Amino acid sequence: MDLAEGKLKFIEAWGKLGSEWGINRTMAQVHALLLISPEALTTEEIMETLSISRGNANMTLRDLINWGLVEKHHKAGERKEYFFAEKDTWTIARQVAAERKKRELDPVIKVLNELAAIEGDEKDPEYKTFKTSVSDINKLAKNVNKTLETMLKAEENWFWGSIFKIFK
Amino acid sequence: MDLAEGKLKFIEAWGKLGSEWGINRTMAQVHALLLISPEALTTEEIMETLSISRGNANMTLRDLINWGLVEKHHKAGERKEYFFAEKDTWTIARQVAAERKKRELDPVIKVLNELAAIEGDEKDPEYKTFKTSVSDINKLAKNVNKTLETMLKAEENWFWGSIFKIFK
DNA sequence: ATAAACTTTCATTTGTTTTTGAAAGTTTAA
DNA sequence: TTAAACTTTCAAAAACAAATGAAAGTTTAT
Repeated sequence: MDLAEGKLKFIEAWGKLGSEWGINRTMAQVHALLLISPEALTTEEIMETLSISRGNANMTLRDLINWGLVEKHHKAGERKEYFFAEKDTWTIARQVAAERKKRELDPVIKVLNELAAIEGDEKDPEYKTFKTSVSDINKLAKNVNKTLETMLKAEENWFWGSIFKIFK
Repeated sequence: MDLAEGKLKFIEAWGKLGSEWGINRTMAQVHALLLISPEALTTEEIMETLSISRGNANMTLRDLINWGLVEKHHKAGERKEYFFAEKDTWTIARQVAAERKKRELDPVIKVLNELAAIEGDEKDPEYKTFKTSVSDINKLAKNVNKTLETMLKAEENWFWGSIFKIFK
């Protein structure tokens, strides 16, 4: 396999993984393309390489910027905007974790807290099962939350280092 | 909020979370319903409660069984099949992690290894950037993999226990 | 062997998400 | 101020994923 094939395969694999984890396939592909590009790329180049429309490219790039994974660069004496991806893996993982925590975990924890507060007849099996499930999941969610917060705070952390044997 | 409202809200929240993480919404909802049911339920009851068709219920239940999250129960002297969910949160997390690792992480690691083996000109920035990104992600993937394997092996592990403060 | 009770399948339909591309908007240079 | 260069928007179309339900299949009791 040569470099050109490898690039395509990488973009494809990253896109597939993204879509399995609830991230738009195109967004993951654009991200992959920028990850393996030494230089910042223009919208045109991205459209061309991935065969996507201008509108799609524009919206996807905006999303990636909102996720903190991509930034706009300007080149002196040029009108065009160039896009460039953060390439440090630890930073990418942190950004994604932070974004999903905010969008998904936080709202779920809110609901779980409300549900955990529901009162009822301790002798009713319906109530007891509900209560137990909700409170167990609530505990898990809170622990995941705490772990994520630690991870997000860590600039580069001994704790995660010891778990993941981080490289960088 | 009373118990009946709470149940609906739980099912809804679980379904939404599932769909954000690439798990079919209905599948997550059926799982939620079974989680808060003290008794095993029939297909009929599940169809009725969630307003879904027989075919959908059947396929969803089969998927849940394949994921190891639900099991069929039989009641003496009855023809009908009853469905019952594993309720231990740690076990659920383990099953889901195992399944997704197998379906998603393992194939990605395979591709990354192939890509990491590509050779090229070290002076070509295209090649160098590709190489570095692939190898960094490969390292991360391998570490995630190792961590998951540890987690899956642990019947009940002091290390993860201390991280998640697991109950069980 | 048969028919009732129950389960599974799968071609269609329905619903959701993503993409397109033309039009509108903005910025810059002259 | 104007027009060219470039970016953004968004309604409509296409692509994709999930759900339906009638028909086919299976099991059990007699």
